[in-house]
Amino acid sequence: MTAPAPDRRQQRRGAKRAAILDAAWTLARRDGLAAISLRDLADAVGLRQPSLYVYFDSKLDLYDAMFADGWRQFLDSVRHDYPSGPHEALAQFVAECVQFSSDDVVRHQLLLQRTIPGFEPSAESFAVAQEFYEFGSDLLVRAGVSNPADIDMFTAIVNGLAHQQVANDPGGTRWVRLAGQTVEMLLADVQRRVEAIDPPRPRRRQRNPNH
Amino acid sequence: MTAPAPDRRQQRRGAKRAAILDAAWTLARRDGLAAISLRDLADAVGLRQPSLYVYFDSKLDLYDAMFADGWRQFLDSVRHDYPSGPHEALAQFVAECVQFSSDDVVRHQLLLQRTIPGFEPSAESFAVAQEFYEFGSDLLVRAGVSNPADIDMFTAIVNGLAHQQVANDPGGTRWVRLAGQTVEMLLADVQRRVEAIDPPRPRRRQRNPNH
DNA sequence: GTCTATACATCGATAGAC
DNA sequence: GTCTATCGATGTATAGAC
Repeated sequence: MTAPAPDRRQQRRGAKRAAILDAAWTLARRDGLAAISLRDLADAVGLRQPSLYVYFDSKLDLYDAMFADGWRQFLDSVRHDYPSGPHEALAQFVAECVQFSSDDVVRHQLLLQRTIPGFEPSAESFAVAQEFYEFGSDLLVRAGVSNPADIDMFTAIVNGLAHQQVANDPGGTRWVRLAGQTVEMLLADVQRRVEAIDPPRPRRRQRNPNH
Repeated sequence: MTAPAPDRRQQRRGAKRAAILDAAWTLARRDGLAAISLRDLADAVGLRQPSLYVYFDSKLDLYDAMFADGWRQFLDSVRHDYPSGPHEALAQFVAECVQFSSDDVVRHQLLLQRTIPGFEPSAESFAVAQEFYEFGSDLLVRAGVSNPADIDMFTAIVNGLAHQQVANDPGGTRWVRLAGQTVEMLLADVQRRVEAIDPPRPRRRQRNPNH
């Protein structure tokens, strides 16, 4: 048998890394995110503990790969067609975000809480999270929210719904169900403040125009 | 020297436990909540590591004591006089909650995120958290919020503001400043839904009375 | 790449002397 | 109550056979 082509080897390597990552998620769900044992992890994929270092530089490097993997899952799960109405689209997006968090507590913990001592995502992994953030920002802008303080309020609300769902009703829908109403509330509040500055009818100039 | 009276001994014991707790918080802030080392902790209070087991049954028992201690701090920090206006009182309460979380990231982590593998608060410690919850519920009811779904939305909003503050601007006020506006938004939304069912003027009977 | 073997420092926890 | 001594497990890392 001849040696495999370099890209073939790369592919096998990636597949094995993915298998290790899957096993790591399973262990994390069973024992807790911070309680992953590298010896258990090696056992789960049929390797010996030192062999894991062929695929990951350290345990923190493993967490980094899980971080990127989790955000990739998140991005893939929300990247699809949405209702044409920007308000309905945003409400559905928020509900899906909360549901996604609820579906895997330790994943939510790794992605959104900074709980592992010494862990900070690498630039490459953080870029995936930023890609997600930009996707959400697009939907927000389409719904008419672009003021920085309003964006802050939006992120707080989504995080809060997700956190309560994960912490108090994991696997349920108690806070998922509130997504639509909460988004409506925020959008109505934004709209009200816009109209307070620039009333739509009768049409007239803004007060305090900056020029 | 005669042996100290039993209550005297109890008192010394409590003081030592408190000293160990303080040192544990300091270590947690330095190294991370999950990275507390019992040897470092013992060093900090002038003991050897096994001697800590005289005061705490296990590391998880230490976390349990910190959990109760943190909620007690939280409760003490919000238990004071509030503005007579229930809306203003609630807004101030929320701002103080977010500020309190922001003041100590690891405390927020222990109290509101479930991040230590194997840790679950004991009934005694959880009772302190419930006491806090009841205090907040009182302020909520006074502000006219008693519908369970509205309470859920409120807890999500407070948690979300606190989480974003802790995660993205620790020690700052970026989300603390949004507390008042967010509470106004929620209260206005609740009011609007109440009036949609029972319009205040002209006064008339409810639609669909349940009888 | 994967293995065996080994090493080291650190960790939570326990036994038993004083 | 506090100590010394020790245990098993852990993460980390390396050397070297195959």
